[in-house]
Amino acid sequence: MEKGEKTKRKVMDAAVSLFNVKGYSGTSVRAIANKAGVNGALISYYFGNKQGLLEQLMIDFLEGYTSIVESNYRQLELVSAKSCLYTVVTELLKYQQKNHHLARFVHREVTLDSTLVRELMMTYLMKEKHFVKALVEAGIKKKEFRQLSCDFVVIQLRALLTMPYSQPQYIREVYHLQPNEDYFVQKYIKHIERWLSEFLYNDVEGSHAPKLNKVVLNN
Amino acid sequence: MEKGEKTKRKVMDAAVSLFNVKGYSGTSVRAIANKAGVNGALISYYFGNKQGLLEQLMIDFLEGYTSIVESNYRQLELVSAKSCLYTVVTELLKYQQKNHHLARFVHREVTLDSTLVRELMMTYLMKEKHFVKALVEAGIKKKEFRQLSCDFVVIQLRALLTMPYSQPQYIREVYHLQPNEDYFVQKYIKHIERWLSEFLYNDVEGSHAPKLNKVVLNN
Amino acid sequence: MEKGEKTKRKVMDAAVSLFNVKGYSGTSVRAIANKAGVNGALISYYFGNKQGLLEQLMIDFLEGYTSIVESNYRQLELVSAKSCLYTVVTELLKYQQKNHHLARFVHREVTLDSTLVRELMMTYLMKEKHFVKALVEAGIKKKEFRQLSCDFVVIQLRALLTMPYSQPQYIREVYHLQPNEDYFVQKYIKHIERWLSEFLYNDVEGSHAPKLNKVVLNN
Amino acid sequence: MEKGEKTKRKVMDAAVSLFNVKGYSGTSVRAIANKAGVNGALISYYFGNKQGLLEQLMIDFLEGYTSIVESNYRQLELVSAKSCLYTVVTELLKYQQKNHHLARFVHREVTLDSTLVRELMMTYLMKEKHFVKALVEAGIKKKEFRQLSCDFVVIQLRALLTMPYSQPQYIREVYHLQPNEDYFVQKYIKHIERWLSEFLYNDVEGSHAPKLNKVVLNN
DNA sequence: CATGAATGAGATTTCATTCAT
DNA sequence: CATGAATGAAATCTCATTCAT
Repeated sequence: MEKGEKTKRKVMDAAVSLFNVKGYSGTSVRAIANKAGVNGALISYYFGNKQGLLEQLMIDFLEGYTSIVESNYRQLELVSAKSCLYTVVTELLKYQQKNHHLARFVHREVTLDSTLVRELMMTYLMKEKHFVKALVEAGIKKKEFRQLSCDFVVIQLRALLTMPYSQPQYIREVYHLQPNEDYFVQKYIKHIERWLSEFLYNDVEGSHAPKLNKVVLNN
Repeated sequence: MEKGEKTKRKVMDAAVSLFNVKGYSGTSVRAIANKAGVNGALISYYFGNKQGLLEQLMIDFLEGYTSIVESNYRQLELVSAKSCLYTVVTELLKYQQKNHHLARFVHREVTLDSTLVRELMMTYLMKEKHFVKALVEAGIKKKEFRQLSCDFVVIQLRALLTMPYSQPQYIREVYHLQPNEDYFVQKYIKHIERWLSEFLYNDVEGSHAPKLNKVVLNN
Repeated sequence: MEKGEKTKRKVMDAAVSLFNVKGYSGTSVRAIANKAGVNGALISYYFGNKQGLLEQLMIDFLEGYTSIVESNYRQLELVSAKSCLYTVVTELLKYQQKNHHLARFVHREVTLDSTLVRELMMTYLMKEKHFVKALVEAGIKKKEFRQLSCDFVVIQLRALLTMPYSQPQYIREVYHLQPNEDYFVQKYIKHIERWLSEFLYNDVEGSHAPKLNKVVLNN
Repeated sequence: MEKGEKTKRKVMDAAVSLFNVKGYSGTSVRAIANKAGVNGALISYYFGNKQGLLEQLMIDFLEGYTSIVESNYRQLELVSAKSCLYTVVTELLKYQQKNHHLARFVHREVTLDSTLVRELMMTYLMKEKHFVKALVEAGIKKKEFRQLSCDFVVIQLRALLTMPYSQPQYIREVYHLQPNEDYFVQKYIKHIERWLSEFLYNDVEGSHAPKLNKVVLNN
């Protein structure tokens, strides 16, 4: 890695960590520079200005997030909708786990009042929603999924997938686990899988009758 | 209302609206004063300082939110767990709908780096979690609810209840509805009810809520 | 005492105590009002403004201080210069002891940049100096005092008389005594008296030879 | 001198001059910046904040003042106590003359209500007192000084040495001289020397300083 | 590339004072 | 007499950014 790239990386890491704790407006450029151990003027030099740094971070995160959804959706011709949805869920959680500071920050700062940031978010959110919805619709069409309200499923998915990273302290409160521990993610995936299989997935014969598995998954 | 109280009210309303759009750090005291149409010095006069104003707003919101959960839990001896849970869901959504700006702001700013705010949040979140969990456990004990992972149900509930107000733009994107419209809230409640009845409720007898027709509820 | 006078008194006491610790500029009108337990608006009402309060306090103190010097000087026809000087020293120290907060504050704030305060100080200082000098000169003329530099004696007297109240912490450091304790004042007067008798007072025969008393005064 | 150092110097000079006239609280940072001809933000940049500037000034002055006393005391093995005391007196007066604004300000602001400033003063005052006292005690032990109350001599010395710079207007009033004129300092030193030789010094042999003629020194 | 100095705007807060009640 | 509300000015400090080196 070149010297310049290394400095950029240091700045971005410091920024994520600080934005996460203090928010964008609450973090000063000098604080970032101090934490990164670089001269403050370099931030303007590399990212234009403070907002440029913000956008860079957001784009990085959202690009990765959305592309998980999109690339998996593209596999739909080859694999079942169930399997596809399962992969999406797993990969999105793991992606957020790996970038949990960034994830928390992006999910939160979403509402920021900056034309550029808003447009950025809009674009990626639309894309993400589009593919998730298409995936669910495909599952319904293929009769792999029950004929539920597609919109509500999409929302419930989104709520569950972002929750641990936008409200980490609630997870800690309930589970006494950090949302970025492997153990938590594995357990959480299992729970979501059970919820999907009971609420969304169609049974072999497609009956609507309650599908109580013998094995009780209770912690 | 006395003159002082009126001024306080004006300031708080202006603050909610601005905090919501720009975030706490992104909002200047002067901007609040301007929007409220009062002299800037009065904010220090009434709330001590900017953070005092923030705390006042948070306490107001969290107090109301938590007390809904708590007071309904106290009714558990008189009504069924299902009916109790249903009321909690409904009232929490309506409460947030009425205070949607404040709700959005509080759910987001949760992560703020201020000892006092963090302690405040902790206290209320703990309380809220405690009662919701107790409610779910009671339902399981009474065999009204299936024997699921209590923790996961609590989290899924929280995720669904806060989602429309913490990520309103996602709701708009998916439903093309504002999360503070009556129509949205009614529909959303129905969806949650269906999810509960299929995922959580035991099937001995029907839910107390308006029976779900066989006809699929799909939008 | 009427209610108004009582309030005025409370304000002045609070002001002295605060001015003493924080200085004039460092003390806010509201702080005085709080300490006095009265409404802030009353200070403007009674003293016109903050500076009016300051002047009132200074005049009170300086009037008392100067009048001690003046009234004793007037007795010079009746008593010896030695006895007169002794009374002045004693009374000035006791006066400052009684008003030690005020004394400390006035001696310090002397240098304040306010035309009115400066004029005030000038007037009283001139008067005080005038009478002390006249007293010393009279003693020299009467041959009660040695023919020393009158100016230097005046200055040395002033330095000794104001020292304990303008630099109280130095006194504490050296004597481990508070300058407002009776014990300190008595001891201090004795020391000054000894210094005067050895340095200033003329011996019976007027010799310049060292006047070592047998009794050593060494603490 | 580097650019940064030059700016610092300008700020400190302006601050001394203003603090001296208006006091610390009475002087605004903006006023200092204006007088120094630099941007106001640079004061925070170089000194952290207003109080940091104050502390810097105080430390500078007190360090110099105390070190005069200490370094002379260290010479006591080589020279007589009389000669040592004489040098201390002379150097302290000249040091204050050179920094008369700063001296006046420090002697006055001593009573400031700031933990840091108070601690600072305490430390230096203790040190200064310690060495002066030790010096006087040494003189007594060596029989160079009469067996007087050591404490009182220390206080009288301090009073005389600080007087011209803590109450300059009194000096002006009495002598019609500025305490920072060479002429004043020379005369003042002679007077102090006379007082010492008559009050403190033992009469075995003459003082080391220019012998006092029989002719009276009376102005 | 990197740095320390500098800048001007603006943020929060405090203040003395006034006014209506 | 006394009070709480209100005001406008000013004070301190922070900030993002620029610039010369």
